[in-house]
Amino acid sequence: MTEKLPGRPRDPGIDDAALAAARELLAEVGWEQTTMVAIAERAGVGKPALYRRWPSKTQLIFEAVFNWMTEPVAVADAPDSTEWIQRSFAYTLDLFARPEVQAALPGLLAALHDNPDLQSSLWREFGAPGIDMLGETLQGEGAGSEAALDAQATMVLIIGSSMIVRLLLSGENAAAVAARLPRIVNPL
Amino acid sequence: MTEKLPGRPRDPGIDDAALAAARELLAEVGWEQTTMVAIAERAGVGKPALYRRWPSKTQLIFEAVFNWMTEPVAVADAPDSTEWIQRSFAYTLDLFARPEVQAALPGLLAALHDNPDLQSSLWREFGAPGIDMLGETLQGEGAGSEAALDAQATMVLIIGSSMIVRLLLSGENAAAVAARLPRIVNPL
Amino acid sequence: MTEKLPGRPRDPGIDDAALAAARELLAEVGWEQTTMVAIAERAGVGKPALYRRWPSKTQLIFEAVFNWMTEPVAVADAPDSTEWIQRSFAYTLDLFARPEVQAALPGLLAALHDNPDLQSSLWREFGAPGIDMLGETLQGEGAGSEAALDAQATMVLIIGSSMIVRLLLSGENAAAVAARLPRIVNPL
Amino acid sequence: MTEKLPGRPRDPGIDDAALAAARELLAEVGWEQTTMVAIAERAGVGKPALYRRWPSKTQLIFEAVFNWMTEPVAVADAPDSTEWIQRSFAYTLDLFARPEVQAALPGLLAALHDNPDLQSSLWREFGAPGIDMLGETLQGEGAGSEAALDAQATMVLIIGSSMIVRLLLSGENAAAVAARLPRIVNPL
DNA sequence: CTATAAACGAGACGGTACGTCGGGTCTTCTG
DNA sequence: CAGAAGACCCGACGTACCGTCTCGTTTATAG
Repeated sequence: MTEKLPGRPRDPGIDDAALAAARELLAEVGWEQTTMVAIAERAGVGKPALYRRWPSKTQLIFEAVFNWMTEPVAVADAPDSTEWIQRSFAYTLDLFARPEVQAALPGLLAALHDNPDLQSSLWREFGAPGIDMLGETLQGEGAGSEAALDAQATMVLIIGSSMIVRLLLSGENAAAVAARLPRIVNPL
Repeated sequence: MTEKLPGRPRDPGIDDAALAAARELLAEVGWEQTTMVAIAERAGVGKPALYRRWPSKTQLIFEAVFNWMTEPVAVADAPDSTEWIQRSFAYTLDLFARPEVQAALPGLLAALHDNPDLQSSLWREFGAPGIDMLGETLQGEGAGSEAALDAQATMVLIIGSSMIVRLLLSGENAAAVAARLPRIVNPL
Repeated sequence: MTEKLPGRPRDPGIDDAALAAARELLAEVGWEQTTMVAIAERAGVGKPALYRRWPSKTQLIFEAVFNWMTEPVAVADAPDSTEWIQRSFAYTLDLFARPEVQAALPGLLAALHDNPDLQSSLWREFGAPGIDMLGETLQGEGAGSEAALDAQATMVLIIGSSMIVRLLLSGENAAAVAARLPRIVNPL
Repeated sequence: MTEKLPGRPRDPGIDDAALAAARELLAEVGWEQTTMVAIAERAGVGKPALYRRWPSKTQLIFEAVFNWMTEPVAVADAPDSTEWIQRSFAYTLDLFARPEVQAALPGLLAALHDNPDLQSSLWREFGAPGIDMLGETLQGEGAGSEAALDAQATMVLIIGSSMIVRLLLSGENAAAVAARLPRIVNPL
């Protein structure tokens, strides 16, 4: 189905090299210093090759961080809601502990603010699958008609608190607080 | 006590005018367009007057948003933990609904990332008072020895979910989800 | 011979456009108002394109005025020293009457002061050809062994007095004084 | 006659200190680096004290260099025009050999260009006395009706060539050329 | 086996924000 | 009131980054 376009095909290695370079630079020097030129240099690539693939720096970094993260989420097969919450917290807390994710957050937030339709797309791709799963589980556990809303709210709590605990706390206290989070979240 | 410095004293009105101008611009045109020149023009002030007071754009905006927000929070006198959580959610959800706060978040996160000691200072000034209050209330309600940790975790859940619900959801769904949040957070 | 450099070549039209814009602005609004931004705007060019070519405003203006002026002087074929002096005065008085040359003089003097090797290069390129010609003519007219020095001194007198008459006098008086200058300069 | 003004009288020492500081800075660091703040610091004086006395940096430096130079010129009592020219050259060549005078020239030229009435005032104060003297001497030596114009032209030649020989030549060649100048200038 | 079309590295381009600095004016307090 | 200190406005300077555009070269498919 993918029609064979004429001309030289794109080098698929460039995509990976650029995304990896972006992640490394984010972790090492932060958002500000992660320049398009710097990404291109580290990837051994020219700037136009980047702009042929992503329309802006924001989108490149977005994909670098989040396509990396939306890989095997696999919280799917939790037996009950408690277990589901536990596993989701574990995954999300790990995610926001990654230095490149933390470094990418400023740019991500700016993009969310300027580009509202990114909100829904992010929410849909990242949150929706797990939310549906949790909603069904809750209904099986006797939740009322608003099980879907509760599932969304639960996801909001998990994501938000994971972010905040990584941004504002550190050291042993962060670990201790993080360990208490799942017990407090109780949608039933 | 404050020694009399020689020379013309700084005009204190400039501080307020600049901070107000920064807040207005953040709400109106967003982080990118909130230029130092634009702040100076709206405040009726020269650029050097801004750089005499704040070493960079980030620091100016940080103070503009957060010195404004660390006002009297006054959730203090809640009769029980349920009520405390309800009121805290109301306050925090309102806070992150403000457009200038949303617009300032990218800069805030960048500052948190580059300047780790800002973490503790922000957590202490913004979260600590309410957390202590909640901790005592919980202990009075029969919580165990880890009431203090649970209070911190509860605050993390409130702040984080308020931020996420404002950033990722919108419209009626946001309101509905926000309304379910307090019921799910249950530290006892 | 000129090695092929990689990358997009510099647009040669920008050089000319910038130098022309600089000359026009000098003539119209003077040295102070001849801003780099103004030059860029008039040339239809960005500021970085200027700084890629010249390291500072002074150097740009220097080249704008003096590469323009070191064109074919062609006073060469004067039959005797009197005629040579007459023609040189005519040329030099015209030169310093040009508004962009007058406007550029401050920058030129500053450059001469800060960058001494510019002295000799300017003297060599601008003065030397005519001086040699005059020296030979003088020797043919019976001048002594110091004809070369006298030729240099004559050139100094012509350049200097042309500059001063344009800077310090004006109106009819300037014209009358300028007309008497060649008669007074008499190297024989 | 000089009315007694009320209030504290101006400290006369400040004038000299400021002018001396300006001359020193011009000679040491050039026109660009000779800042009003720098002059004030070296003179042990505040900036407003400078602006109380001179309306601009240009005028301050102008006075610093030229009131210093318009001291006893004393070419007056030359017996004939040849001697007058000789002495004037000696004086003017010395003047333009001074480093602070050379450093001040850029600013002076800029001021002449922007402020045309400065031309006549400078010409009148600095050139006129000697020119009148030379004009009378020439008339006594049998010059025609245009002795006044020739006197002006002679002065233009002396000033201009002295400036150029100092700006464009250096070392032994400068001295040799300068020595030949008076012989070539011959108004009769 | 050549022609074409597109991708590639390098880097110039317009635009614009940043942070610094100098000139000239003003406002405080001290003598 | 003069004077020192220094804040103030204005605006130019030079740097950096973004996203686009031309170069000349390379490479895969089409004919």
